[in-house]
Amino acid sequence: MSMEISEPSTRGRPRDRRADVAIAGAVRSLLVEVGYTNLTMEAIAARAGVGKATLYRRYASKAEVVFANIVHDSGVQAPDTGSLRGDLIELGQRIVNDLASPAAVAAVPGLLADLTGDAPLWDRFQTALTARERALIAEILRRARDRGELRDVIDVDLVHASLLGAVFTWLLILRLPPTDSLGERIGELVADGLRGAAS
Amino acid sequence: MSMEISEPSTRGRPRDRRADVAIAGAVRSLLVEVGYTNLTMEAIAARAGVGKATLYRRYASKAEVVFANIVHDSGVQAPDTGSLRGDLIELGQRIVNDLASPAAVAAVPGLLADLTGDAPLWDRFQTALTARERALIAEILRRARDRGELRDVIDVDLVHASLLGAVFTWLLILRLPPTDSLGERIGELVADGLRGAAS
Amino acid sequence: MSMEISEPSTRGRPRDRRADVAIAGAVRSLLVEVGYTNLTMEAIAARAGVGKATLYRRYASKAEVVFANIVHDSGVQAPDTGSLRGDLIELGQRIVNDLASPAAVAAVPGLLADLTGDAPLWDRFQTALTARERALIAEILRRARDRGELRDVIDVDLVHASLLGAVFTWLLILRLPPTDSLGERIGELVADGLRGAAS
Amino acid sequence: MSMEISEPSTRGRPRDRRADVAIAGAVRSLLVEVGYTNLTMEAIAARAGVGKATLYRRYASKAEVVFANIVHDSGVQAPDTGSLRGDLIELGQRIVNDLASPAAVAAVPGLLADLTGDAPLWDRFQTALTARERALIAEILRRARDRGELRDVIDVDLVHASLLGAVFTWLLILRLPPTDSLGERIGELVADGLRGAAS
DNA sequence: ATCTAAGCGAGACGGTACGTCTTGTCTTAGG
DNA sequence: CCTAAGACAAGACGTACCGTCTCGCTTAGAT
Repeated sequence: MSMEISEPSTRGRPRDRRADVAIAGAVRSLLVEVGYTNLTMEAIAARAGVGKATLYRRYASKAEVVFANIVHDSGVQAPDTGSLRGDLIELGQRIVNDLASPAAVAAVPGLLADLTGDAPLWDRFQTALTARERALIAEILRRARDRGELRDVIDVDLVHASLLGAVFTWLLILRLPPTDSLGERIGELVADGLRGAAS
Repeated sequence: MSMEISEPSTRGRPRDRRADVAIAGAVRSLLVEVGYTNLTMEAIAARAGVGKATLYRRYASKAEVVFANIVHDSGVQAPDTGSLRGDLIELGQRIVNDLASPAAVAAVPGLLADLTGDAPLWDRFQTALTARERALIAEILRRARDRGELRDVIDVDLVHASLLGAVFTWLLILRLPPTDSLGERIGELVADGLRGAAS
Repeated sequence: MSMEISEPSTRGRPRDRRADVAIAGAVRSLLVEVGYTNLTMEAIAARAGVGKATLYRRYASKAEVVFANIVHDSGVQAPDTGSLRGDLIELGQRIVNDLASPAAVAAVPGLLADLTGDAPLWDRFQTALTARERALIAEILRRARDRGELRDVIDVDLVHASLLGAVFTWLLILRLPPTDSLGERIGELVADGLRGAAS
Repeated sequence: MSMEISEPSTRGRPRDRRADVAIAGAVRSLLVEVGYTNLTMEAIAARAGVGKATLYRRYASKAEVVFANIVHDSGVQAPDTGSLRGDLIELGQRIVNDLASPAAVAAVPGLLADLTGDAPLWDRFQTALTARERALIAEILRRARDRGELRDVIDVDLVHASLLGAVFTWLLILRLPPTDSLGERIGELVADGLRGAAS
């Protein structure tokens, strides 16, 4: 994710990659154990067996270290199943996969809260994740229109908000358990909603 | 919202209602100025011209004081426009109204994060807001089925997640501006998605 | 010694005098155990069973907390034995008494070093101790001249430097043990040196 | 002063003498600028344009690097003016010369403080300076007794403490300015004090 | 007309985490 | 084996808040 706050110089002693591994492990285990709010930089450093300076050399804040070690994007390739419905189901399932892990459940709400007050980090989040996901959806919708499945110009953001939002809310606001068919049912609902709007 | 941590006794000096007003004003102004994360109980007390004990006598935590002074539920009466589509549009608009205010934008992500690690507060949130909203949706769906608009049994939670989630994500994750038609378009999409599923 | 960095207000909860006692005890015991250089504010707070804020509310730095709890002035009354020699011996003994305690031996060199780079604290040290001691010596010399023991005008600072310096150097630079007669012999040497100069 | 912690090996690349010069200059300038307490090894290395390892290869601590680059002994030859009074005046003037330089004023109190908690360095300081100075005084007193100026056996340490202490205290505790006659007046006072004691 | 319980603003209390700094060691590439 | 650069583990720094408490005082209803 290349979240490092300053790229390591080529001169001097190189950064120890083992520290990165240890930090990642510490963040993941602590997140699940104590939750985002009770996660502290001190505890991460201690659990990782690393000095605080080593941690702060890599990440400027709790939000950064969690972001870099927990969040994964939803793939680079847009799904291409041959139908709008299939593509949205596939994407819904990917999003469920990303958000349903224990670490993500523990991390994401707190992360979102911290992003709210941190403009630079927000931009990186936006660039690394949101914009990428939006591009996938735009691609899916473009292909559907090319196929003749959709007539009108569709608001990509509305689809994005519906798809991501339904998963987010199911898992993190309503805190319902992730069923096997969750991504499928959400993808279907959005696809049907679009088809209704288009006809 | 009756979030007070202990009901005031009938004996002794009664609580000063002006303190409640001052606290509410301080919370609202500070939330917009510094955001939820940087909001502190100390600052609320100072801004309100109130001792910390007075604040803690009313609210046990930042989450509570913000919850009680910012969050409003989406009405008690289910919308009844005569059609599923109309009802969902109406509910979508109510949700947009609640979440689009500057104070709500500043408060809600942080609040959600704190709820995640605070089971008792989570239960109150659940009872006061989520369950109530869910009941509205169940009522809307029941009426639609009675009218013959829907055949199948619909998952209320899925509708809830789709409707609330789309608004939440649009405003608080994608951080897009709230257009006048936002609630309407989201309500339509969900209604059409359900109709598609039902046919 | 009134070294508090800000006088406690009359409003609000008053300061707990037991904290002062606990801090004083912690400083004294830690000084002897680990020495001034290895003494830390963290350790003082921990040993005293006191929060760091409570410590910093009273003292702005290690130098202040040590100064206030270790250093004692050499009495307010000038010795008056009836002779210059007797007065200087008496004063020399007082200075030895102050500087020979284990806590003073551990504290004074480090304290002097920190005073060197802290002008405000230096001024307080100067006012509280140096100037007071100088006044005692001036009084002793004035009486000796009145008695006819001294003819010339004597440089008070030179006497001060000789008397204090000999004790300081014996104990803290040469690190020789404080014999019972140390103050007496130093007082004698200075008195004889002055008499020689005066004749 | 030969404070190097390990003598440079004869094999491999020889040590760069320019590094020593740069370190000495950096120590002297930084001492005067920021004082002993605020002097850091990092800053010395940076100012000298030298790696920290290069610095630590030569000196084990701040005390050592300052000691080696600031402190000078008071001459190897005992003064021999033909009289006790003249010899002590001469020695007093040498001590004033050593301690009155801006670098010495900045360095000596902090150095003394660090010596207090560092036994090995204390021994080297003792050997390199204190013992040497004491030997000079012993020689001066021996010659005075041979000349018949003194009858009794004089405590060399008392003379040492008086002479060194008066200068130290004048300059570093009372922080009075070094007058031209300072060494002379102090030497006189001590000489007269001894003569008084001897008669 | 007290008495007494609970309210009030102010601010000290013991703690904890913050992000920075310094220490002394170690690891790189290069002379 | 030296050099400059800089990462490393450790831990103290002084600050900011936490949630509790203690102070002198006010405001009521109950006696």
